[in-house]
Amino acid sequence: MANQNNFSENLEDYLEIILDLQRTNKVARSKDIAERMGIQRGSVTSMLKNLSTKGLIDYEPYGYVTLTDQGETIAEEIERRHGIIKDFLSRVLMVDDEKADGIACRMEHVVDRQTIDRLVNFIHFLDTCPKMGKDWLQAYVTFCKDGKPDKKTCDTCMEQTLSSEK
Amino acid sequence: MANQNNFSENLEDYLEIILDLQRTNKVARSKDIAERMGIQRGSVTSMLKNLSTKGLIDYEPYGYVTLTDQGETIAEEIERRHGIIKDFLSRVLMVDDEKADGIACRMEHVVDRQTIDRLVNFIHFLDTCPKMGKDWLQAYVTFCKDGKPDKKTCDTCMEQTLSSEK
DNA sequence: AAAATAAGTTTGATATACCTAACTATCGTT
DNA sequence: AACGATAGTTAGGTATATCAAACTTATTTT
Repeated sequence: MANQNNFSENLEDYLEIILDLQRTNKVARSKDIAERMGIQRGSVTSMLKNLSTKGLIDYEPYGYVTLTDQGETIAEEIERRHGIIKDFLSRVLMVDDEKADGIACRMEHVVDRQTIDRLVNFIHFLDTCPKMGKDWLQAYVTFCKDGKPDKKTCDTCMEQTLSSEK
Repeated sequence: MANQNNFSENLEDYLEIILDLQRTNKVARSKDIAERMGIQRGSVTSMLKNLSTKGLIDYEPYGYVTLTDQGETIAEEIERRHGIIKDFLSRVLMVDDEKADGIACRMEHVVDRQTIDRLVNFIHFLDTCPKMGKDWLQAYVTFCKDGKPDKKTCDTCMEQTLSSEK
C-alpha cells in the first residue's frame, strides 16, 4: 500500500546511494555514484535517465542529481531496512560488521514493511522485556562461544538457572 | 570454503526446485521446472544446458534431469537455508506462512553459511535456554499483539515480572 | 583566456534471463 | 504400427544492466 515499490533491487541501490551522497555532499555526482556502485561512469548515465524517467530523481545532463520526493521516500525506506537488518545481524547474531553490512545491503530489498516492523519489535522485545533477563545477550554469548553452542558452559548455566528457579 | 558458490540466485533456484522434484517424482521434468519457476518451457531448456555445462546437473536432450553430486550439495545447502529462514520468519517474527516462504525464497541466496549457522544457534537458544523462560514466545506474543507492541499489556507484564523478581 | 584535467555522455557490444511461436521427439492409445 | 497429445527444443527477439573507448562539456590551473 504505502510503498507499492516494484522497482528493481538495482534501482533501490542507486536511490540509497544518492540519498547518502546528497546528505554528505549536498548533491550527488555521477562519478561518486559510479564509485559506490563499483561500476563505470558510462553505466551511471543510462541509469540516471532511467531513474529520471521513473520520476525518482531530478536530473539534467551535466547537472547534479537530487532525489524527488518519491525517490527520497523510497530511499529512506530502504535505508531504514538496511540499518535494522544490520543491527540484527551484528548485534544479535554477532556477524562481524563488514559482513553484516554486505548482507543487509542485499536483504534490504527482500523484506517488506510488515516483516521489518516485526523485526524491530522483536529486537525491541529482546532489549527491553525483563522476562528475557536484561542480560539475554550475555546469556547468548555464553551459549554460543565463537558462534557455536558451547555445550559445557551451557549445561552448567542451565543447571544453575533451573535450580535457582526452585 | 565449503561452498565457494558463485552461482546466480537464479541457478540456485533451479537447483533447489530440481532437488525437490527429484525427491517427489524420482526425476525432474522440464515442464514441472517451468511450472515451479513460473516461466515458459523454452526458457528451461537453455537453463538446463547452462546448468549442465557448469556440471551441476546430468542432462541429455529429451532426457530426464538429475543433480550431480556438486549440484545436490548446493541444492541441499540452499534448501537448508530456506527452511531455517522460514522458521525464523514464521515462528519468531510471526510472519504468515505464505509470505515467510516467499521471503525465505529470496533471502536464502543472500546469507552465507556462517550467518545461517548463527541464526540456527540463536533460534536454538531462544527455544532451549531456561534463562529466556520457556515461554519466551508467549511473552513475545503478549508484547506484540498483532505485531505491534501492546503497550498496556506489556507494561502490566513488566510490572509483574519485575516485582516477582524480588 | 588558453591549455590541461576532470567529469559526464554516447555508442556499440556483451551477458543473463526471459518471451513467443514454430518445430520435433516421445509416449500412450487404440 | 499409426495418430494424437504431451513434452521438449530451436530460433529469433526483448529488457536489464553492465562494459570499453571515443567523445563532449565543465572546471582548474597557469
